Amino acid sequence: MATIKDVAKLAEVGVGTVSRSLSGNGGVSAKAQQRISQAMLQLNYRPNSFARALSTQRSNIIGVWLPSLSGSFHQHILHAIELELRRHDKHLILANAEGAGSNEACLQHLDYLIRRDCDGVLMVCPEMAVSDLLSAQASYPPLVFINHSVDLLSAESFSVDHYLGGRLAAIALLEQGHQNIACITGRLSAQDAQQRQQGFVNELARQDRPINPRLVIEGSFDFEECRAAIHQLLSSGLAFDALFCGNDKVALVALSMLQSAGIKVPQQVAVLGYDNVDFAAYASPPLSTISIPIEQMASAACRRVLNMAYDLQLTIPKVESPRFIARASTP
Amino acid sequence: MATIKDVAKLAEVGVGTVSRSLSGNGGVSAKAQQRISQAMLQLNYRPNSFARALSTQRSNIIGVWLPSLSGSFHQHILHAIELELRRHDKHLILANAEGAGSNEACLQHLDYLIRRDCDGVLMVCPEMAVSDLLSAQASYPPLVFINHSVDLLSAESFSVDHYLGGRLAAIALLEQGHQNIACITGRLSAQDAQQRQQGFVNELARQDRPINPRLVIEGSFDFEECRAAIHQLLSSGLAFDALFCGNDKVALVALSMLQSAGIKVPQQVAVLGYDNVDFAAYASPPLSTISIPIEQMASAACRRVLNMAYDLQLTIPKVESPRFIARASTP
DNA sequence: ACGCAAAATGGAACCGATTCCATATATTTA
DNA sequence: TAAATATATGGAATCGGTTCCATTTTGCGT
Repeated sequence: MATIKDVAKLAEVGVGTVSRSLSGNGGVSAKAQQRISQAMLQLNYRPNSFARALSTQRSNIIGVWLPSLSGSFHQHILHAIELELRRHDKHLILANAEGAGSNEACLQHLDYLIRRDCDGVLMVCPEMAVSDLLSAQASYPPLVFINHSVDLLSAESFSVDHYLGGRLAAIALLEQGHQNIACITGRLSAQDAQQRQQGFVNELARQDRPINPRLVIEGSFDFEECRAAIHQLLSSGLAFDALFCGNDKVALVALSMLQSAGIKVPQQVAVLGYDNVDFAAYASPPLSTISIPIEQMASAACRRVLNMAYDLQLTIPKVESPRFIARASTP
Repeated sequence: MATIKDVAKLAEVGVGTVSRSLSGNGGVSAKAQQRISQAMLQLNYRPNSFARALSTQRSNIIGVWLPSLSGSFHQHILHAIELELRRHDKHLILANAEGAGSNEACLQHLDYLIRRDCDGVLMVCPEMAVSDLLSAQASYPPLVFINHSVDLLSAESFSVDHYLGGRLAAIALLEQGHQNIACITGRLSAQDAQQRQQGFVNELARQDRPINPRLVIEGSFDFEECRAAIHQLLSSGLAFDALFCGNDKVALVALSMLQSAGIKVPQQVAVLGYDNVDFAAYASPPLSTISIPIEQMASAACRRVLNMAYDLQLTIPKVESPRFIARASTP
């Protein structure tokens, strides 16, 4: 592999001149430029990214920490980040913390990224302790949180108003006149699931239609666990005519299980999801849901970390509010 | 940030000794080791990955090139790769070529990875020209292909027997006694879609039940396009009692559209998918499908690239054959 | 206690870029 | 045309590791 010295020699200039030509920010005469470009082409020169990183103390790599690679939610986040990073010619190193149950395990995965000398890190960490996030923030390179609001780090947290999302779900179901509303939440140790659950329950209470606590089941976004949660609800013998699910995945499973049990959706039970994943529109019946601006949130976070890591001034879009999407799974 | 020199000074040893202690492969006395560890701890030392990469000419980074980040197929591949790489303490740089239509655009994305000096690259490139793959193979670091068999590079291609997958679909539907079988394929410019299509059609012909060409529609895995393909089939007026779809996504959309059109599944039309994604089991009705060992294929490819890039001898698992999974969407 | 092989050690040279500085060349101004 | 200024240039020092080699220390056998 040709080095900058080879180029300099062939072009009959000094390495400094080649370097300046490369970075484009110094004075290089047209003749020199010409000869250098020629030489680079001829040698098929490609600058060595490590030498550059070592010298500039900048890797142009952003680390991305995800709690899982399953499900459209994280997929959309990753997609948005990748797009934004490539736009700025940065690279993306991925860490998937799937299976890392404990806080320490999570931090280890973070360390895995840090070891690579990322210029910044984006984290989607619904269940980590705030104290750990704070100390990570303090001792590491720019760290930005996605789908998590850390009060003390509001400038570095990008989330969606899940509380409002929960309220919107309640409002939509109440408007449709349902009497017995059930709810399967996500894991309540996750901030987002918690918030939307609160919004939902509080809005019902506010409208004097408090939810029956026995109709609230804490689920999770794992297939088996959410199956179990739905089963629990179905076998409880309690009547309900609407079901709000913690996310679309749960809702789709619910749709399937309700119908297998001979229950008509939406005639007997209305089902409402959350997230508005791609599949929601193509479920049978198409799933009503609360749409949230996942990619917008991820882009905003990504631009924030770019600003911090590279002293840029990218404008950071406001993250929009959740919206109710009416489809056939609710009447 | 502390450097190896700082550690050496504090531990009162030479940098060489620290380096050896770090790599663990040289002779370092217990005393020295002790003092060095102590110093590292005290300085919170973390080796600089670029300096190391520069010196060893090895980045410990593997690039992963995906044609898209949507859909479980690529998600599972990424997941399997990430797992395998972390197991060997390598890092993963991601390039998503979504939207890169042309071959050149795809190669540009490959270049984006190469610029980062990956030690090897994994590519999922269903639609790239073989000649380009070959020349890329020749001029770049170890390059391994996933879900694509390149005849001239069989040791570097890891795929699934999609031809057999297609045949299994035909066999299953014929056994169930269907008379008019329809088929919505993926984009036939993609090798895998092509192969399974061929297997399907050939097996039908072999059993003297050749498919009606008008019941074969080339679709794609994009939501809108596959919607259009299904619509085309439904509005053709042609009768059919079974539908084989190019993947589960298409099948799920088909399920939804058929049922919306008042067609009972599986009583009037049986629906068969391909891939066995998570959701398949939770569709309404649960989707029969052909299961393929996605993660196994990805792991195998990943281990191959690790072997090539780092002179390892990891055993490479055989990639299993597709299997028919019977669920409620077929009788 | 002595000699010798083996183990441990320090440090220079190197990896391939960037950047700064002193020098050389070109351009403008009086 | 000379002086003053602006622009271009080469090369050394630097980033933080690894590795090789010459030298010192250690451990062992007699």
